[in-house]
Amino acid sequence: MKEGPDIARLAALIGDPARANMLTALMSGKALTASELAAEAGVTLQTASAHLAKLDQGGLLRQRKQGRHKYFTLAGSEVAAVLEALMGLAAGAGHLRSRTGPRDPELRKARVCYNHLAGDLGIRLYDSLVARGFLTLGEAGLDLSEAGRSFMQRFDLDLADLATRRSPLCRECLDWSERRSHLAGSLGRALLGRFEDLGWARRVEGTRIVRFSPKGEAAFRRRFPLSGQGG
Amino acid sequence: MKEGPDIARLAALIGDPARANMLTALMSGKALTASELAAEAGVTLQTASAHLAKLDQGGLLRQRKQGRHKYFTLAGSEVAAVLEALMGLAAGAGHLRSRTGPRDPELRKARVCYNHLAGDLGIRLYDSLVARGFLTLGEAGLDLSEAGRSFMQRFDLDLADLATRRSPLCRECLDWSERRSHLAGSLGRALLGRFEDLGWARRVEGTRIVRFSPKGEAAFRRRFPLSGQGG
DNA sequence: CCCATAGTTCGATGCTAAACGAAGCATGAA
DNA sequence: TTCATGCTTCGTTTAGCATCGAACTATGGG
Repeated sequence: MKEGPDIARLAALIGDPARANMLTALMSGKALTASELAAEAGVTLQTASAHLAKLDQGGLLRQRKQGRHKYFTLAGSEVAAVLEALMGLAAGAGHLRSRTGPRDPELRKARVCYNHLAGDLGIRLYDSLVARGFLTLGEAGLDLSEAGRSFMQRFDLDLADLATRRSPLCRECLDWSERRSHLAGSLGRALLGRFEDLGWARRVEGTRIVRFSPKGEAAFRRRFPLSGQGG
Repeated sequence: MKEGPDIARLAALIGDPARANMLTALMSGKALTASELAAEAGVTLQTASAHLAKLDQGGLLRQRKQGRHKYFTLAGSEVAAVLEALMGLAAGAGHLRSRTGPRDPELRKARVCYNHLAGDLGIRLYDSLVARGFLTLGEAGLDLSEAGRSFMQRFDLDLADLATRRSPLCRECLDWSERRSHLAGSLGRALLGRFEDLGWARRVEGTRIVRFSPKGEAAFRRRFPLSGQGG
């Protein structure tokens, strides 16, 4: 009866606490099983199964069967974008559900957003690439320049392989704690993977935190300097 | 019990069809009365009143009393950002609630997003300003350059006045039909107002459409050219 | 084959919230 | 004051849906 996309359906889907917890857990970018998601949400497996079916039917999740496990991931970066926007609004409105715990600074510093690096260091990565002309914000959105391509190849990323993915190579993503852009897309994902391969950083089990080793962080800051200061 | 902002609360607030309709109506940027919003949502005034109280308490709306009317607007651009993200997801997932009517192309060409110009022409505006170096995407987010300031002053915008607003001068906003950035913030709002003052465009009552006159559109395209082509 | 684990389906229960009629305030006009 | 309009509050009805126990299916291992 009204024009426009059906917002209410999707929002109601996210609006249940159990489902919201599941989606938040999936923001880590990892594929989780139904049991793990049930635990995250604090409900029994039967209840979780019903919720997951709804989320799947609503197009928010993608599922993949492997043996007797069923792995779920977010359906795409657009879903992650909605969740980030909601988190930003909730954080801004002061609706934090719990006191900011001791591990909050870690979250603020470096965390995984869907599948790429966010937080202070994620912003630094983005800013550095933009400042040096490796990323350009042209008419067609964010793009990797010629100089950026050779930089990434020197960093041992296989751009040809990334180009075959369905998701765009570069995408901006707005950070909820900092309200700043950082790099998403398959390039953002690949960079995070490379940081892990290099031993610079690793994800902390069960959280969205990305913990850099002291040496890793130093190397990161050297490799991705900001124009003005040393960091 | 879980870390992170309370997404579910906000999503549930948006997840009711009546409330979603109200919020969608408010995306026009206009202030609407409780009665108007009741009509938009297709519910009685009592029901609407209850919904509006919840939305207000949830921090999604701002209200202002004037005589015996009560005017509602969205609480801020962050709320609009969430709604746009949801619309983008819904549109992408094919969950359009009605067939794309004849006035859809008009929406796609130029529409109001919260309070600024979106659609093809909104993207053109943004791209043109960026290409000419008037807007720069620096470390601190989107910014108006020196050249941009003098351009805006020649366009009869009072930047000193805009600087006094609480909302940031420039902000990126992602478009749901085009998936491209366009200009939000108080500058985006002021520009749209200027287009209307100049008689280039006017909003179509009761919709989000911004209709440019032929002469107005020509002037707009002349004033905001794209680098390569004439457009 | 038997058992354990992972997930689904079904049915019953109970809670929440949306909806509206009716009455109550408040504001403005005559 | 009296009336009309705009909105709120109250109380009731109704409907949807989240939750879980219990039973069922499927996969893998010994």
